[in-house]
Amino acid sequence: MADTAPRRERADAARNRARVLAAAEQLFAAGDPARVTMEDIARAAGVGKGTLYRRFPDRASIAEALLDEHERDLQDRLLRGPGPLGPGEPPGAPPAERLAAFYAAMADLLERHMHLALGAETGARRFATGAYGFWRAHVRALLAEAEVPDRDALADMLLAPLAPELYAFQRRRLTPEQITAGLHRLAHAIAG
Amino acid sequence: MADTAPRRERADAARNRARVLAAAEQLFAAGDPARVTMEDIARAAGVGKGTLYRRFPDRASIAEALLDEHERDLQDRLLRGPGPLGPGEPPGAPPAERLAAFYAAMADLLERHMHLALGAETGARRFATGAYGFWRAHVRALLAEAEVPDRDALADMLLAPLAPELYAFQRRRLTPEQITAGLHRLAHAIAG
DNA sequence: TAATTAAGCGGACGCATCGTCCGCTTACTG
DNA sequence: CAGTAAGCGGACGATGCGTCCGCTTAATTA
Repeated sequence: MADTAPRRERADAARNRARVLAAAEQLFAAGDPARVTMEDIARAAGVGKGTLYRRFPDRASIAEALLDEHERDLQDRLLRGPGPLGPGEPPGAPPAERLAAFYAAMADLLERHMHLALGAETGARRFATGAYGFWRAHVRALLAEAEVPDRDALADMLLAPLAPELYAFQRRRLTPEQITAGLHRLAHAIAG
Repeated sequence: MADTAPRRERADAARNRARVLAAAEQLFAAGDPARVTMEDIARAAGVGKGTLYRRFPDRASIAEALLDEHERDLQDRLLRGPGPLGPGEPPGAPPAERLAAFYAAMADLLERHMHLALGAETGARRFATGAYGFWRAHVRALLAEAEVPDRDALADMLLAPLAPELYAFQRRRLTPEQITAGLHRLAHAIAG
């Protein structure tokens, strides 16, 4: 057995991590997230490129780290929070309601952190994030509860409308309310 | 009025266009389409980079040109072909059936030309293609016929499961039949 | 067939970004 | 306070992009 002694992070390292995340947040919000380069982030953080690469392999993983915080919050509410988003208080909300509530919460997350989502979960990379697996399991469980067949295929299909690129594209012509209305209808159509 | 004399394409130019498309088709099919570079294509086609850029601004537009042929075919069947895919013979298929038939045809297209789709319609670029506008209008019309509200939002959402990246991702675990079954269910859930 | 012309050609070039490498610095430990 | 390894950073080589411009050649005209 290897001893996985976690040997605390050095103070300067922690400080630089914080600087990097703060600088990246700014840059992502300021312009097109796809155009932010690793060098931009390093410079804005007042850190060398080597230091940056030591922690984050690429731009997307930085955006992912920033997004993670907000996603964890939602994940918590899904697992332990009040209904209809979570399972409790009042208990036993029907799966269609819970799916619609999940959709609304995700749309809200996208609306508030679109630039991070566009930086992190673009294209095929989206499916590789840990968060995607979580959302997928959640939706699949709701489909099971609603006794909908073809759950494995449908779970991904129901998450597809939440792709950041699509949300951004739709927001050019539609309001958040219109998008949420569409999602609401979709949830009820599929899960009763 | 400017005289738009179309002045026929020179013979060598036509020959090179054909060479480029043939070479690109090969390269896209051979490996990861995202890793094919413009220089690769130029070399494989036996053509200089300048020549390549004269016609195609980037890799995606080459894949798009190749895909276009197949897409046109499907578009024609949607507009003028027999039912339930097209409007005629037998006429008046219900919108849910027509949507399901459209889904099946698109899934088939993706299955047969996945490498081209991955080369052409990846990420946000997908929404900018002419083909996307066509699919969107078609789905929206079917939703109108089925008298489904929130059509503007739903049209994009119903196309989202056909994103090439998602199809490729799902095909790792699912068969084409399972995917088509999911799409079929989705079509009937939303459009009756 | 020869002369004319402009469309077409191609590869060298300049630029941006990536990701690594390694000698120097500094926070922690005893 | 000395030893040490974790951390730092910017120079560097590699890769791909897209352009530019002098040369070639297909098409046209006489």
